[in-house]
Amino acid sequence: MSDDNRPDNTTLANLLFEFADRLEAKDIEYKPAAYRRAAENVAEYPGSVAALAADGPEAVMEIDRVGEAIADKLVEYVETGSIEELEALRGELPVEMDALTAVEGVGPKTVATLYRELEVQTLADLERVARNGEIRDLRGFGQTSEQNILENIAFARQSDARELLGDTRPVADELLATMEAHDAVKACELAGSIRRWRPTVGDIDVLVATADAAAVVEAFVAEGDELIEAGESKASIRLDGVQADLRVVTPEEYGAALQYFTGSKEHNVQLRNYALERDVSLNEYGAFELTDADETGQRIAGDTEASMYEVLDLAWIPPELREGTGEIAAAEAGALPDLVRTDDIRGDLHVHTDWSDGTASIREMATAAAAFGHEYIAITDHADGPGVVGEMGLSAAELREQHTAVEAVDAELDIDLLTGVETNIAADGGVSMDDGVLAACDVVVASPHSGLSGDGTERLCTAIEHPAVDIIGHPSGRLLNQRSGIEFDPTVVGEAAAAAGTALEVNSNPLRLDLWGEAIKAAIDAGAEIVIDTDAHRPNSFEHIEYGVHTARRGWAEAADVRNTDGVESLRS
DNA sequence: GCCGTTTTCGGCCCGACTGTTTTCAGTCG
Repeated sequence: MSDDNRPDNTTLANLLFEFADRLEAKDIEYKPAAYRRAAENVAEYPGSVAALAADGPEAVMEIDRVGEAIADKLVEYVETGSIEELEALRGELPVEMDALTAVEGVGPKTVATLYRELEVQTLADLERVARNGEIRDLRGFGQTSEQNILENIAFARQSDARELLGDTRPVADELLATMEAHDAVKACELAGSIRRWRPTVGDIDVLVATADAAAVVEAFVAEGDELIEAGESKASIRLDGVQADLRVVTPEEYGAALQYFTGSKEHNVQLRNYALERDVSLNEYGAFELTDADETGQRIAGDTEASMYEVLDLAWIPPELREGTGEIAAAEAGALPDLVRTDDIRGDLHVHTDWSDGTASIREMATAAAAFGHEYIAITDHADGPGVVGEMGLSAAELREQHTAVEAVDAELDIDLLTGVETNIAADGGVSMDDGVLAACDVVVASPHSGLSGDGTERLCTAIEHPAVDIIGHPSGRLLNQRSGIEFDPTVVGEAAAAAGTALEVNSNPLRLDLWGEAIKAAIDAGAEIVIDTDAHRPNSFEHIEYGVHTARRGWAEAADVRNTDGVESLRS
């Protein structure tokens, strides 16, 4: 059933990105953009693209922006392990394209020139010719470009994956607070993928409205560990190892700029085209009427972000939805979801204590949850069994003992405590704890902890259908930037969950965020309910719920889709 | 190469910044 040799979506997407770079290096127009759009959608596709490829090119063409030519290439790669046309391009320009274009300021065309003129193939080659002063003599280059390349090679070597939202957001919030406190700043917000709550982010985008751009740029640059560039209306710095980009606009342009710089790129392209069909042109400075001659006319919106949508008769679209996956059509139809909010969450159904691998006692966790504002929590320590590290898992006897301890704390505190357990989902979908104990638990979370690769659709469905299981915890088992976890068809899993009345977890741990936007949307569309949990292992983890809630919003979740927006009595019944 | 309320051809987002140039190419977001 599962096939570990099958390429994952990231691998396939990277092939298409490389294709795009190599076509661009040859000065070919339009195709590079087409390949990049396809690559982005392959990377974001919730199921296994390689599994689609096994069914032939027609199945692959289901992916938006993937047509016949690209589908054929993906099938070719899955079947043979290479793509003839890509190999030919690699032969024409035998360079390490990814490594070289990772250098800031070096793109595909520069790579082509450096290979043609100086036979640069690797990062080491690039460093050598830069040090030797060979680049400065090339047409179109100079001493400054050569020096910049040399400096940026160091960052290219250490820059790996995108940053975790959970690591970057605190840095961004602090930077934002500093800018907000500046006298010249009239308005200030984070934009980009941070504002959309993507699980990982490439950089920090800060937008400022001011009448004194020079003062704001100067203040921003002063916050950086290092200056990348600074102009009259924008600047980039490096801060705690992350790039932060500032964009400065006038107060009148602020709404248009906020819309524009929040993205996503795909959302903006779609919105721009939607506007053009209605004779309105959008850019970061405003919305403009188009005249008969297709010339830009009267400015008709842009001071607020909402005005950019209002002018198109659309409701304001929450940033989490702006991924180009149908949100504009939903806004047009007046069918945008009423997204779940953090204060809709009434309790946490996945909490660990020092009975297994948590750091705090039942009482300490319950007290912290009550202080956070929860009405209830479920104590769900690990059951012993395969996939559970060391001796920390609880036996059936220990679980029964814990239930007594939980009930004792429940009787003393105002917050309601539910008994529970987190069991492991074995490779065959079985659950490792005897049914009698599971039946005695208020809440049974079943989660995959091992065998986290290959197609797990059947495995998850088997666990979902177990009569004692209430929640599937972190369903894929992914760890961001570390492992991709098991692959599954979220629609099939969602249908099974709906039929069995088992909820699928959105795990709020910033390292997991599992399920995630696309999979949540597919599961909810299939009729499934979700729960948003923190999987807290320490008292201060409850605040992570915010990451889970915004992730659920990326999956178009409303409060009614989320089981722990209900009170404890409704849950018990 | 992809796509369609211009539907099988013709168009594809666009502006800022940099470094190189005298009017622009490449990169980036």
